[in-house]
Amino acid sequence: MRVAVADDSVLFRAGVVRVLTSAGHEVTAEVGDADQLLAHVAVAGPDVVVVDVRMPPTHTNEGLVAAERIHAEHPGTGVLVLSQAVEPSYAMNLLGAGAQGIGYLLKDRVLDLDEFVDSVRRVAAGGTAVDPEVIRQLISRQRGQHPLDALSAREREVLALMAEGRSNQSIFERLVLSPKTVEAHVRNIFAKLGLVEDEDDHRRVLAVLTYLSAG
Amino acid sequence: MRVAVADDSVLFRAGVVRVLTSAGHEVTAEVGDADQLLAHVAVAGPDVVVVDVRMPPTHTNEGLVAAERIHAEHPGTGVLVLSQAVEPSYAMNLLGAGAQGIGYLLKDRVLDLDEFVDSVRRVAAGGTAVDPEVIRQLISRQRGQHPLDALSAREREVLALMAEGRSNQSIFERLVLSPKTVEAHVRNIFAKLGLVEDEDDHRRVLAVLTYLSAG
DNA sequence: GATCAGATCAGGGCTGACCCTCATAGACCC
DNA sequence: GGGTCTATGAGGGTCAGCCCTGATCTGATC
Repeated sequence: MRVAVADDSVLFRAGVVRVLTSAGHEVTAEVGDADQLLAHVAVAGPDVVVVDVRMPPTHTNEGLVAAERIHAEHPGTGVLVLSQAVEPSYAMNLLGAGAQGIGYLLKDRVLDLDEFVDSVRRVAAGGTAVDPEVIRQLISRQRGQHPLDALSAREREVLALMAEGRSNQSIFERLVLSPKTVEAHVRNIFAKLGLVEDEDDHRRVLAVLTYLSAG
Repeated sequence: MRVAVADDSVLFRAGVVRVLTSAGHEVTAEVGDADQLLAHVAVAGPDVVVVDVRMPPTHTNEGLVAAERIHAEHPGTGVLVLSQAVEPSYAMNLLGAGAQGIGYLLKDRVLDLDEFVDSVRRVAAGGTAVDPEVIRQLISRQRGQHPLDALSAREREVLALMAEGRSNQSIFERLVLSPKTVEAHVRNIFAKLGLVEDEDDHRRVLAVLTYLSAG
């Protein structure tokens, strides 16, 4: 199996290369940006590429874009994408184009080197390798848009004020409501955001984080 | 040069090992947690250890604590700490104990493998290797730039977990403390962030917002 | 008409998270 | 020695914010 590795973190990249070469595979290139990867694939035609989602110059999705192009233009080349975190829209774009010869794994969830090598081999052979957490989040996402979409207008107002760090008292004074009404709205917010009562969670903070994550 | 490498990310660790062995150095151990590292150093006495700040079980600062112990108990062993992000209080603790045989580098800012190997060698020989960005932030910190700068290392850990939306219970279980200790830290956090008791404010949320605004 | 969702609010109950005071121990500095 | 800071933790107290149930009203839809 001939593999090209693209990641701008030189130590991480060295790790991937070491693992693959130790397992007897040939690494045809180790590069630090997407353009170099695309140029290499065009001439060398490796069996599979292992690509970090985020690479220079903007460190947002250059690696992913390159992966999509390679998948489209070189159908015989497998594409294994590595990401620090789940990025559902990226994963959907990549997997939505047909999941044969595609992998999407999370860097910090690669716990076993043999399994990692096996994933690379499977993708090279036209199979699929997707981290279960990625799948789980894709499924959650398909159930609707953003969690905040489920909130009524009033509930959004209340949540916006919560997200400013306001107490319930401040909120009911501001919106000229009774304390009980604000409590009812907060309860509805938790329910609609799927924040069940759990001893490990501070639900108000989680609701605020959800609000802030919507930008 | 004999090196021990400790990092729970198997791919990253493999990279460090590959880089060092390719440069002709001997890696005496590759371990995934701090206890294993301490046990190894006690019997094998490597020239230098390369340690990730965050390791199991709590993934907060076990690597750093181990590094400090090794530095104190094995003065002939260099200690190179690798971190994902600058953590000024950690860096200050480590470097404040005397910077000979100490290194503090940022994972994503290791751009050149030879330079990295050279840093390891320098630390093994009793020198210093500190990322310029770490130094820059230490200097900025001395100017008292951000409210979070006033927090102790432990307070920062507690606040980070609060900012994940965790309850006090989750925090004290995670950090293996008593409920009372977490309460004390939270109280200190509020005081240091200047969050006085006010009927309009939800102070926990405000503390989290302050944390998030620091990036 | 009936049904549903949203907005509003009351009564009553519980507890996690806050508060205060006090304490020990270790490290560091003068 | 004293003083300061950090980390840890106990005892005791309070209440904001959560919970539940129940209710009324309005507007939209069928």
